[in-house]
Amino acid sequence: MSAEVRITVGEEVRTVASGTSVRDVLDGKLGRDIIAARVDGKLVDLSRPLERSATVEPVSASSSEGLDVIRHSTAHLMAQAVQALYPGTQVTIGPTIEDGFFYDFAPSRPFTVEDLPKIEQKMRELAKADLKVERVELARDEAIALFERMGEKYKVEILQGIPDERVSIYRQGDWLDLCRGPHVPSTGYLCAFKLTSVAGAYWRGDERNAMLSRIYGTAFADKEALQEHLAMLELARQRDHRKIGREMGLFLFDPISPGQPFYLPKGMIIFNLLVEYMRRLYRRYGFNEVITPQIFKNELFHVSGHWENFRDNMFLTPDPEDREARVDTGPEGWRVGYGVKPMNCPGHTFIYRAEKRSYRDLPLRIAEFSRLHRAERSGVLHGLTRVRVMSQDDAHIFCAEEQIEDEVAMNLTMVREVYSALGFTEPEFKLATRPEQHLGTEAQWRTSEEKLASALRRNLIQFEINPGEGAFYGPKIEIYVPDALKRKWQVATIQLDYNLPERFDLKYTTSAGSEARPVMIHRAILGSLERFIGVLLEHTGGVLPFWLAPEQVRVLSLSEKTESYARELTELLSKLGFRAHADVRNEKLGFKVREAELAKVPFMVVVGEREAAARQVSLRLLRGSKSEVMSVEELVARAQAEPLPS
RNA sequence: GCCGAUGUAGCUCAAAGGUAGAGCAACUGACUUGUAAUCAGUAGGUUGCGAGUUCGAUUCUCGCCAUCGGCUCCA
Repeated sequence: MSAEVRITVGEEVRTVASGTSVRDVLDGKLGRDIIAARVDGKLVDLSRPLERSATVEPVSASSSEGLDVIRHSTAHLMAQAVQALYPGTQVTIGPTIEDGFFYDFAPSRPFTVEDLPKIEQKMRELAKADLKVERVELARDEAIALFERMGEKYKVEILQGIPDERVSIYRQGDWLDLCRGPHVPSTGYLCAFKLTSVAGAYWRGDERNAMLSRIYGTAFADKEALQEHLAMLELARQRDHRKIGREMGLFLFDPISPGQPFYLPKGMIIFNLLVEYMRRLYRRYGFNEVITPQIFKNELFHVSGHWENFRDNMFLTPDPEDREARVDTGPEGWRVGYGVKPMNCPGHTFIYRAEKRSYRDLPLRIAEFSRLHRAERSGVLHGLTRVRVMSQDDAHIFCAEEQIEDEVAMNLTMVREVYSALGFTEPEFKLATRPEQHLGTEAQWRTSEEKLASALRRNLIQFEINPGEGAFYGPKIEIYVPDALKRKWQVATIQLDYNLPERFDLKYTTSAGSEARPVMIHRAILGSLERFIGVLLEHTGGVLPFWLAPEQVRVLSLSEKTESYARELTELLSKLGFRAHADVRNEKLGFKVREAELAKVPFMVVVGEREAAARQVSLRLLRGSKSEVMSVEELVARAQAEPLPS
């Protein structure tokens, strides 16, 4: 009957009666900022009784775990407010997310942003009332009966999926919710929150299910942290690539072709420079560039499987010689029309098949920058990062099974080279593994997943597993980079494919003279150039490295007197291969400098009479406050010294 | 596609059931300029598109289109 337990708190070891609460154990250290605790590494409420010997650590509101608790508790507070204001609304789930939380409701009518201030007000009232948050454990069956009585059918459904015999609910005032916890001790701890947006969301993320009404919010330990976060969001809005693209004159969108950018001359410069950069790498890494047709008979997509799996995302067109001229997307549709290619892979198999291949041809690396069209659903379009037409730095590698690991490793080296050259210091790598629907045996999948993992390890790359997210035809490596709002976008991808070689009956002759099936590796390093440019603009705020800047040098004349000198310099720089322009407008220098700053021109070359007389220039760098007087030769040397990716 | 919101001059934003206004940009002129906005003038809009209600709609209603935030999907 040991009624005592040994508790370790920091350096101190104490013996207390079994059942003593965490709060009492931490007594004395319990500031207002301590909102939960870790007991042997597990997050628990301060009110949790200690029944075993354990190590207890306080969790402060400002720690990342503490913040999580606060946000989760705030989600509960919001649900309580919503149910108080809108009786009959059912609750579903309300997790924390990267920068806050959300809660999905089944309301009688969907919420709108106008509802948010009212809900926030109610939340403040409930927080002010400082309701005690209590944890109650009960048998799952009891809980099911309880939520059934309350008419909370979503909670009942959740409970039916929980294997545990006992579950916990949290009660605050007259409101309760099924929850694992932990939570803050009372609602008064929640003082810095804001509801940010409403959205529709499907129950369990499945569009066949009911559409719920989701409210997003965020919460912090104190008001200052909340303000800071909101200010950060505002700053991120300034970096939105759609705004930068308009301001810098890079591209535009028009409803006449939703999701398809018009590249303006300056945007085209960036696009072409990225393509040229990849082409240089292709020579070094052994890729061969091709162009294949843009439009194919549907027969191609029928063989490749796109007709079955991707047709809804394809732009289809009737056979122009068909008098009826109708797109038949029905089961026989592949026999009559054409489709605009959404991917390059099927076309590349024709290049592979054009000759009788042997092991000596492998690996065969075929690259293509052609434009790909995908009929993305209207609701998903998003600037350059989600478009209906794109160019990928796409390549397909046809290789033997035993070459997979080397090829993947080589492409990963390339990925690292490119991302570091373009200033993305920390791309995230994920290994997407076998999905539920898949071709091939588990053993094959295990082997190919292991090959990808091993190639990652060879490159000393840290990666996470993205379980079940592989393509149905093979596992893949996905590479993500964040935009200004820290939303992660998949850019690069390396995918193993055993399916297409099968479907197109690709073969090669082995050294032993037998026939074997090659494997295809689909890979893109920048991914879609559109998305990459979008992310790059947000990453840099539009301040591109010198080699990528659409306009590299702007020569600013001080007055008409130096106009000809400015023109002469511009011509000289242009002849040397720099993208240089002269601003000889009848304006004050301050005005011209401001415009060059806004256009994000890396080199501003100011020439007044002093400089003209001495054949010098005054160089001002973008985002620089000082200018430097130097000779023309020195200016050229400075421009030439700007780093270029190899 | 689904949920919510938005759509006024090239851009950023006002106003209003009785035919719309500012700043910047554009154009014209003056100023000849020293490192993030010189001054003045001119022009620019069937208020996203189409119906309906009304004596009258750009404002109210409905449909469509596009955009934004999400869901789903994905490079």
